Amino acid sequence: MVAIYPPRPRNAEATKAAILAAARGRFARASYDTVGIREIASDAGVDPALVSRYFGSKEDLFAAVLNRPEKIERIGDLFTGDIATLSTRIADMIVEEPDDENTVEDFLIMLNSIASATAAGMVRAVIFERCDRPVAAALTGPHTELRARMLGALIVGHIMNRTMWGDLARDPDLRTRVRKRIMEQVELSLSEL
Amino acid sequence: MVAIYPPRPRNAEATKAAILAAARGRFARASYDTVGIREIASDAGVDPALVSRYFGSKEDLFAAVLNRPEKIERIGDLFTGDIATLSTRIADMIVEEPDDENTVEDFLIMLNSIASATAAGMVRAVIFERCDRPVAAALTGPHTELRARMLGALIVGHIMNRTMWGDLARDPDLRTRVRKRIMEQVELSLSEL
DNA sequence: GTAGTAAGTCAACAGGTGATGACAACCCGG
DNA sequence: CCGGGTTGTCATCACCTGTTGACTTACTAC
Repeated sequence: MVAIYPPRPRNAEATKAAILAAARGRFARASYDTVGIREIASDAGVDPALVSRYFGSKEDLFAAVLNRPEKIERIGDLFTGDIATLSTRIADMIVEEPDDENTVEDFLIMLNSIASATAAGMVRAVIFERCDRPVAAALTGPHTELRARMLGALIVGHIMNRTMWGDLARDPDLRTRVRKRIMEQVELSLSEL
Repeated sequence: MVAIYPPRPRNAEATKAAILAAARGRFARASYDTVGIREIASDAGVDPALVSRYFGSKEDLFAAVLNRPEKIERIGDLFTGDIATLSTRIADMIVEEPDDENTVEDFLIMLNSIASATAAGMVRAVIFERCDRPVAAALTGPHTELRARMLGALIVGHIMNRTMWGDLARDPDLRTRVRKRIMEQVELSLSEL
């Protein structure tokens, strides 16, 4: 069944935004290589040619998704905020309900495509720049980069695990205990060794 | 430059093995979607048509790589062995030198393709069956599945981290301290909550 | 030695991909 | 009312993918 839609209203800003949102949605659920430009365009209700026109190439589109200013800010806030409450923020992020607009999705976009030859470089750079580096800078004592990377590994693991096998716990009481456990893991990862 | 090789010796078992080994090598370094049959065949020094002939489809080939008996045994030993020394074995695996034949590669094959639409199902099944389930069975107390999954998340994170950003530590002394820290993480992950 | 079968080679297919350039519709300033 | 630039549409290209079938070569059993 082919649906006939009225022609798209002529509004470049809106269509660009729609493409970006659709791309974000797709990249959050599948890897860079798997997602097709035609899918993204279809989600956005847009002709596939417009994607190339507005964003240049698929690679550029992915970069644009990765560098959306609001999102960068959000991940930035997560890691550059007060280090004393960092474990709380991270545990909350990992345990919180899935939502199309939360911070976990930003990680998912990166983790889904971290094994892609084309996208891996961008992903690694963003994670290093936005996560590892600020955490290492906020730490005191020796081996700050190493300890920051230990935290990164922990987060990556938890998010992958949640995405692939679903929530760790649904029961609210158990969930708070999981949250507590994740905080302990964070603190252990960051502590001096 | 195209090299001319003598025709391949007619030995079905050997070529099947060569294809399997080449496939393992490729899948350990790139995702299911990125790896092409022609690459694998080229690595094995074999005509691409033989890959389809001997293994049916690319998907079947991936399944064959995933289910190579020796490797399954190895991962099996890791998780079904004595639970008291589990943390030691895991820390050793994560810290050990990279090697084409070690257990980390088995995980890499799975983790590289865990975001692929086609391969994700197989990967999830194998991890659950060979890792999560035996660990959960070996644990005592409440929430065994949950705690086993916490361990899975930790391992996934460490292996991805090491693969993407290189070894955590090169200095031998530091390396032993990292190893110790990973053991603590494992024990914390598995402990009751 | 010669059939018959196993093993390897080659060319091609059907489908899908990202990307491009020519065309049509629209809006807005003059 | 009309021209010019913007926005959207369409058909198509060139390339790459997994897979197949027909062909040639080698080995083995009789």
